[in-house]
Amino acid sequence: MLNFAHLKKGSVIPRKTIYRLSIYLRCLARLRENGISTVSSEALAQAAGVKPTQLRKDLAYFGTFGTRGLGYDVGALSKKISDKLGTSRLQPVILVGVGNLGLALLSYRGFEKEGFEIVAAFDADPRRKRDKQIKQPIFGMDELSIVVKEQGIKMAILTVPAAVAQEVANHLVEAGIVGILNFSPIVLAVSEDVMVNNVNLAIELENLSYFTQE
Amino acid sequence: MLNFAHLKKGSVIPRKTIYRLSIYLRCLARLRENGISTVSSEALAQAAGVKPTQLRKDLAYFGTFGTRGLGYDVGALSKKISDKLGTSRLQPVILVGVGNLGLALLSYRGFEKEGFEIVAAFDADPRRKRDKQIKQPIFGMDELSIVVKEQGIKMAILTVPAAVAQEVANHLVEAGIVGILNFSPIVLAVSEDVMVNNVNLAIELENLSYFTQE
DNA sequence: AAATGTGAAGTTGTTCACAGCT
DNA sequence: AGCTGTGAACAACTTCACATTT
Repeated sequence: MLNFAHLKKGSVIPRKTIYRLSIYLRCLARLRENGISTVSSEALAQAAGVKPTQLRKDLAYFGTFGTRGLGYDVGALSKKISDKLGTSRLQPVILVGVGNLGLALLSYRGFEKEGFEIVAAFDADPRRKRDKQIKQPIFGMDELSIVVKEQGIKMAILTVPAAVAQEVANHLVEAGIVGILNFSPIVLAVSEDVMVNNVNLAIELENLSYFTQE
Repeated sequence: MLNFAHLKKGSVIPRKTIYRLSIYLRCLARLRENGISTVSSEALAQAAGVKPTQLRKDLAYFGTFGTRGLGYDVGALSKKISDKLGTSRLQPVILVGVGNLGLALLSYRGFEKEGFEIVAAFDADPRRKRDKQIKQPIFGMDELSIVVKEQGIKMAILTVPAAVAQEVANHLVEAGIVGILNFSPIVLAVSEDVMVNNVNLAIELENLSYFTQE
């Protein structure tokens, strides 16, 4: 039968599916490290903590990659997912706000392994003394626009205090940033062509607290 | 037969609602700081980045707190949500894995303000030299069980390398931990009476990357 | 025989529309 | 008049059941 999957409908992949694709990708990477070249939806779903049918549905949103009776080729599927997610090439990211948390993220090995490189950091006080050596240069906020534009950077990690987060976010958007990973505990107001992902550790703890109380 | 009588039928609050309650709580705190004592669902929803009807539905899951024609009392609503979330009292938490990220979280001011206190840290190598002074004691893994039991601690922040994450998680559960905030990039397998919240920075970036690629 | 791909059914979460208080 | 609280409609997501392919 002919396959029209590639031009089907609005081709809108659910947000949750995209999130799970990232998880599948990491599970596939581990399988590959262990020299496993073929995997069934059942085994991969198990590793990712989802049901096999969900995994198959997720993949079906953007193609058909399996072989019936056999399963999926680990390498080929990794490649397809990686292409879809846009992480086949190393992506430059900046970090804004070099305090405690920002500094830790700057020295966090593991982004690079996952396809991201923090190429520069920015801070209101770039010369402030910091008790850790890092390899990235720290610039003042006035240089943000130039660096972003020159290097065509699209994503930023925001680790500034809540009080200035909105202001800094505006600055980022103005400079051309379209994706913000926001660690400040406030809801940023941005135009709808800018995407914000929030990471709020206190909320995560609070959430745990609720579900573990009796 | 299992007995679910204590879960009053129809009283299960959705996970997403619980998550949003935490957001509302933070918005209410800011209103209070600004001396605002009454707020409408429209204004609060706006601050939290949701629709007014959603806010009202969320609150309706556990009570009716508003005054028709007027709105909600900021202080009273804060109290009710805080009680529901179980964050009215300071909660003790431990952190396991004092590397880069773990160290940063240990010195992160802001948990306490939000109702959590990291009371102790654990590491396979507690005496390892670290380039930052922290106030919490660092113990070896063999002391984990005793500390958790003595202080009745229920929640742990897990910041160990992926390779040992599952093993350490087993150790935590054995010691009596029922809530884990997991920063390791693997899906932990735990019994279903233990709750795991995952924070995976690479996945968040990947997600942004997808939605900002054109 | 084994495992994928998918329409249909089921479940959960969101928004609407408006009744009901203050 | 203004704003909450809520059943009903709607939308999104998940799971089932099974036809289809190797």
